[in-house]
Amino acid sequence: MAAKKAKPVCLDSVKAVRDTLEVINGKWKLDILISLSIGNERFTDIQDSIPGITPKILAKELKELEQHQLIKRTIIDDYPIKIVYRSENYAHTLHPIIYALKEWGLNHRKKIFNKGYVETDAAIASCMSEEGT
Amino acid sequence: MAAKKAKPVCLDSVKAVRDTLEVINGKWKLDILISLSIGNERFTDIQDSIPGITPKILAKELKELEQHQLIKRTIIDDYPIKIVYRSENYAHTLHPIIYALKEWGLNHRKKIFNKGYVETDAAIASCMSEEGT
DNA sequence: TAGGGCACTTTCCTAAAGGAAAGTAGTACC
DNA sequence: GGTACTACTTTCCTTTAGGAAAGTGCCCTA
Repeated sequence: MAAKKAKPVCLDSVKAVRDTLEVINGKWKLDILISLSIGNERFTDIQDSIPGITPKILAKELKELEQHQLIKRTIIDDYPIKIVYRSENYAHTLHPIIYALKEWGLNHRKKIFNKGYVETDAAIASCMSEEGT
Repeated sequence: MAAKKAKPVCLDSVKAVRDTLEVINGKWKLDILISLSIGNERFTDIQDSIPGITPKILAKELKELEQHQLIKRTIIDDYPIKIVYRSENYAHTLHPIIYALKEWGLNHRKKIFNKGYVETDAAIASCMSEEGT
């Protein structure tokens, strides 16, 4: 039997899916978003809140998140000068996706390893709520 | 202000999200799933249906998809011997996620480039339906 | 016995992601 | 003048993903 080619519309879908994945991929994007959501605003605070991240990577990821309009970089010009990063409302549109990815991941881990991996019902939803800790 | 650390539960969420991303990442996973869903079953058919994929990559991706129980490899032992790949029902649990990723990606593209990127309303849903084309 | 199809594997290579460590420019404080 | 803090950047290195091309083992048909 000859191979069936996918409809072009499907390939467009693949492209759109990949666009999204590109936005949330990168080993630290989620950690950064969480760090912002629990109240960290400044470069060094964000860095200190994420064990293992280097300034180079943090700078790069922040730039990408800003380009995607998920966060905003603001220069506060009193003394001493400060730079703050804050997540935009637009970032909230990612939450259902992140939640779904999390749920699927938890379930998948159970399926594959067939062992419990229980979590109190505090989810990304809570991690992402306006006031953390 | 000192950096706020994320709650451990949030880090577990990040892990779960990454688990899921790992499953659907890989440049060709989605294409392969689509190829299977439109009726391709055999190695060379799948390969021919996805322009640009090499046998090495295809073999690797198929192995990973099988490990994640999204597809099944079956040896059909009459003559000539055949090997068929079929997606498992479990793969369907990914559809809502893929759909959400696609929708977000389409919208994001509009937001970033501010230009229309219209698609007839046939989505992954239709790409993934049991009988393609 | 030669050639061809199938389902891969092997070898070699390139590009991109990611990381460690050090450096830098501006300001402030002592 | 020296030290420290902030927000990065730069250099160099390692790891990983992915790809091109060729090869392999098996069976089948002519």
